[in-house]
Amino acid sequence: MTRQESHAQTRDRLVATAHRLFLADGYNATSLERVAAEAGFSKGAVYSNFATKPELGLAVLDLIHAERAMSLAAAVGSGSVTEQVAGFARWAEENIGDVGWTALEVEFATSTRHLDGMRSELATRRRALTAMIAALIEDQADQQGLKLPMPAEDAAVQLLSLGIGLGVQRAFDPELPIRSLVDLLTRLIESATPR
Amino acid sequence: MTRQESHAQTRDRLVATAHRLFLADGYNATSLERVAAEAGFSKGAVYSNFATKPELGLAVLDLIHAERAMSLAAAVGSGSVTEQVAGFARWAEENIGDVGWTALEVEFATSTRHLDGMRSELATRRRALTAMIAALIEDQADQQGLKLPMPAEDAAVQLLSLGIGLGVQRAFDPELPIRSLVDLLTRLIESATPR
DNA sequence: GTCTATAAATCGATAGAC
DNA sequence: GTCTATCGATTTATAGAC
Repeated sequence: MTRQESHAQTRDRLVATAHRLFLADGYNATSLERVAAEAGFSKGAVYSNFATKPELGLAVLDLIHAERAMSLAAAVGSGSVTEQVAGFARWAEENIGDVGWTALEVEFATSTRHLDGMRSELATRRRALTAMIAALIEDQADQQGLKLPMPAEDAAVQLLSLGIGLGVQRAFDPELPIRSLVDLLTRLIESATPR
Repeated sequence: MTRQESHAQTRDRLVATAHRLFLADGYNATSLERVAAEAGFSKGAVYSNFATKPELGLAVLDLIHAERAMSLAAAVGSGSVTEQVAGFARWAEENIGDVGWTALEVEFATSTRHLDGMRSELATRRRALTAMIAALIEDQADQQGLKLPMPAEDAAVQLLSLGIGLGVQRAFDPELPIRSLVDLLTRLIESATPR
């Protein structure tokens, strides 16, 4: 194994461990020492791969976004409209709130937004995520031969924002149902017209 | 001034100062020492009024909720439907994102949700806030003689959740428009039927 | 590139004086 | 009830050995 491969593997292990610990205990409550130890390294390995703790946080954020993008696209699938909505409902049930992804993203974003350069880093990722959802919506609408009543980008903002709001509240009150997220998608589809 | 009045005044000053500093720099980044100093006290005064930092955070949260409830009800007013929507749009423009209330609430909630008993404290406040919005919606619908297409509670959850999601994202990307929040309210009203 | 050791600073919380 | 002084614990980040 070359040095580059070894370096990349160390980095991946650190990110994966940080991902797990951040989800379990939160970003602020997890020390870099614990991340290093549970990954089988010492703190030196962390700082040779990431200049600061927020930088590690951004790497974890990217991992989460990649996972979510893949699982969402897979869950929605390419069947009938009814199947797609059902797939989205299942995905939302498993991904909004309970897992804690949303709460982690939001804790990280709100806790680090005052740091230099962090706002633009977060804004870039938000726009990429919104664009991904918008593209997914547009693809599906095309396949179904539907014309949406609003730009796909607007629909993506609404779905993402509602998902964030529900996810945050469900992090401390799991009784809150995610029903309204599926409602929003259903109303969006119902108000679409055949093209 | 009696001892009780003096005590209450000290507490109010501390909460008001914490409110200001938390909004400016965030909950995690603000130390109790700074709160005490800028309020004209020492840390001892803080700990004689609040057992822990999260307890002070909850007091600030209550202050924010009270402010928001009053300003929202006042902004919506009691005019025509058009005027009410316009009032809500103005209120949203001034309150979602820029001021930082949402980001603070969410930072506090996600950062302290692992602490003992904190989840139930936050859940209680979420339900009260949702009930307040639902009551406001129901009152306005009654006055306008409208019957909503869904329970007022569901509409309240959607509006609050979307507002939280937008507010969080606008905290680090102010270019994100709050348009979709007004859109949601408009669609809600449009789908209402005269009773 | 990673580890050990340590620096440097901060912060929440407590004890005792007044 | 508030202030002063301090504890104790933790954490981020760095310096130098290997």
